[in-house]
Amino acid sequence: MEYNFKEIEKKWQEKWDKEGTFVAKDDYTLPKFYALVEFPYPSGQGLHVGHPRSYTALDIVARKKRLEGINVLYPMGWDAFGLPTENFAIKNHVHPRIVTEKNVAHFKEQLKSLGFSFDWTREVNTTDPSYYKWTQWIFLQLYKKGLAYKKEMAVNWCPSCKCVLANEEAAGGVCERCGSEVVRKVKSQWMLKITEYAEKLLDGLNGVNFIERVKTQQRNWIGRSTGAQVTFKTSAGDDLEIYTTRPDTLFGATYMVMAPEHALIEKWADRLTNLDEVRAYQAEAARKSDFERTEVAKDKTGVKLVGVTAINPVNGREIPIFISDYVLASYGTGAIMAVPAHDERDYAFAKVFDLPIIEVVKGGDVTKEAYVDCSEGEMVNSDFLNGLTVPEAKKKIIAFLTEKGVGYEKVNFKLRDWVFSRQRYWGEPIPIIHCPHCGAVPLEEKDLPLVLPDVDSYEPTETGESPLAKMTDWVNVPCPKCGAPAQRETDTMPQWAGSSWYFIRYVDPHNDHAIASEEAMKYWLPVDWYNGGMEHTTLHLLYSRFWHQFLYDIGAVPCPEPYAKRTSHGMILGENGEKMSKSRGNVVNPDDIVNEYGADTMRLYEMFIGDFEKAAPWSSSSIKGCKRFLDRVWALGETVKTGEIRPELEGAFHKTIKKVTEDIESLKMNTAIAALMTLMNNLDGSVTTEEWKIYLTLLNPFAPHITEELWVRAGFAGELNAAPWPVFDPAKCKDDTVEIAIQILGKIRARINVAANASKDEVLALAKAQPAVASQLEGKTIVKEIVVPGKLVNFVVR
RNA sequence: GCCGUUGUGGCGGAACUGGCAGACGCAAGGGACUUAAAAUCCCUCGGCAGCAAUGCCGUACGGGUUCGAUUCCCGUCAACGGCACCA
Repeated sequence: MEYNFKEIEKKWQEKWDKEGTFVAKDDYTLPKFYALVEFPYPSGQGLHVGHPRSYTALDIVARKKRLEGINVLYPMGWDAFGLPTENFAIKNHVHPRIVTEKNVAHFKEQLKSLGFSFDWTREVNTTDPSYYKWTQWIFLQLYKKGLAYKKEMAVNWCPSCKCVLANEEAAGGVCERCGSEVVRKVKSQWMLKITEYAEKLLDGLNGVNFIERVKTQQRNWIGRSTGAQVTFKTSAGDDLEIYTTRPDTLFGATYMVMAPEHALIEKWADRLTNLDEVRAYQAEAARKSDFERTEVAKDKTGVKLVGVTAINPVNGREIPIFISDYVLASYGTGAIMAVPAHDERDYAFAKVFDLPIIEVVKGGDVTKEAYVDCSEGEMVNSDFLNGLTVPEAKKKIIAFLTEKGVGYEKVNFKLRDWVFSRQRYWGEPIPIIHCPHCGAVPLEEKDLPLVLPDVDSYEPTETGESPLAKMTDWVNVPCPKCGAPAQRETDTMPQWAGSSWYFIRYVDPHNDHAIASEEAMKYWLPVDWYNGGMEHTTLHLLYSRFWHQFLYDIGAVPCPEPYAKRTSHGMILGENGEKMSKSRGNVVNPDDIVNEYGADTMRLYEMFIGDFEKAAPWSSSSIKGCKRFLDRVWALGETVKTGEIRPELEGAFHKTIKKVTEDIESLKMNTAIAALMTLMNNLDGSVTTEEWKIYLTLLNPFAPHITEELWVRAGFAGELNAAPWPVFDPAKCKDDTVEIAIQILGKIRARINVAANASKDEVLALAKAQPAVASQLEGKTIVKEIVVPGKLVNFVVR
């Protein structure tokens, strides 16, 4: 029987809104639960069907926890600074603020139409000056601790966005946002010293409950390695510092390689007899994009530095120095010792330049290829290391280097500092004034927020300057320190700034004096459960952990890690199994679904679609099954008769309570829904009042509107959102009789029903008495009898 | 190349800690109701053989451990995701 979902859903949504049903309580004596989903970027396209997958899942958790009597905070807000809005504004000559307001209103309406139990009184918006006041405040704290600094350096530049990108945003050599190939550009940039927190970010992962693939991905991104820093003397007099993870192979070093940008090259210019060649190679390397430079497949290139050589500190041997772009300026010391026998890249380079290859670990055939895996080999050609294993050799050589003062053990990270400035308008202004006398002068905290001024044109400039640079009235200010004419920083912060701490603001969103009050933070933080996309693992998730650890170190927040638990949802794909996109023409609009089937069906379907962590294709026919199910629930509402749980259904109800209760906690919404469907199929078309109460409560987190309505229609007291979550009795989850499978040599030959408490002997006797079993056993010897209580019997015969 | 994840009917997916593979839903086929269609309800639904009872095969592929393997181990293949000259 079809029900009028449009009317019912609207009615309850308005009621929840008016009554503030889901407003988190400020009573800090109650047990609490902080559920969080990533706040959306309010794009012009509106909500994607992917958003509700995450939001519904934690909405179910939040609703269930409330029914269990827990004080739940489930907030929502807007990550509203960003390029698409700015680009839209440029194209249509509207202020980005207006665009944002419009988009936010649309998103909010869409979210409300899905019946999420967000606490809208705590809504935050990163573009709100009262919010970004505190984003700027955090920046100032970072600056004061020396963790924000400005530096001239080669950065990733997106020619299409006309903007620099963080390392994390330029993975794979392409712009994370628009897909354009990233080029190198030397610019003066604000940087955040996330590298200072590399070790802490790594350690912190051990204490939190994140799904394993998130942890591994973050660990790989941080990329910790242990090795040694070694000093090589050179014929030019300067020391050449290198970093290696294989100090044990030092005797096999037959040449050195420096990055083309290495500072020593300039110093040695006078000595180099092939300076022109060196310069040409440097120019070539500088011209190349990161993407070109890091193409693994390409042949090794380089230039020998003629006029300078290095001395291997362990054997005094004189070896040549090369420059090559396979050595990165930004990792380690920007120079390496090359051990062609035991490193594939060095091997390839040595082959091109015909350099000697000395085997120092036995086990491979270095005439054919580099022998990299040295887990078993024994040291050779290495003087005092000969005969040792690789780990032993490592220890010994480090001790030797340390003693001689030419090296020491060293840890290195792949993680780079975070490029924090953007040459765009629609972002938080960086609260710094550049004074010709005093240098960079931070704004005083009392002068925050530094409000983004209105400009006439948001167009990015070809020179790579922010549009704010043209605002001379705003830019030209007296230095706060000396009063001399000075200029404001005109770059803005990246989109990731506002989202790096938003979860803190939710606990006390209207606070004028601090990011949030200490009491509120002590009560609500850390976030108990945070669900979001895998694509944010090495961006937002890492950045926000960094900020939070920093805030903890300066005493601004009470806990070291922001999130106690992190899960991640799979993508919802188009019907054809491909990623949803306009160009593929396979986009499903949530509004259409809500219109046609209602929010409850939409929610139910998105949870039923499959394993929450895996990608799943949308199916417009499968969703009908969920609608059909709710229609049947509605029809069942017509049959309610006063009464207790019928005795024959007691087991089924208690099992379902157990299943649904446990499945929600482990995000197995699909099997929880299946259990509710099964229970319905077992009901035989009618329910009693006690059964109905349980059924509606269990279904409520999934389909909140229809269940609230049926609750009222059944004449039950109050509203369902205030009812208690049902509790199961483990004793009643067990059946009196169980079916036991009887196997002979692992093949099923019969099934019997026995009392659940039947003894082993009883079961065996019954089993042997089965005709199908008896005939199979005839003339054979039973070697072994295996009885798994309540499950099966297996006879091993000969 | 390295790291990670995954591989089960026509489809989405179930299966606790090694114990009855395919729950639940979709699609499909058949039937009931209807003048008819939609909706709804009932039945069938992994493959092969058989009238049937039933038998054999079957969880990417090849091995192994085990009384017993979708589950554990070794190897191969494929797909997806991340990183990618990090010394």
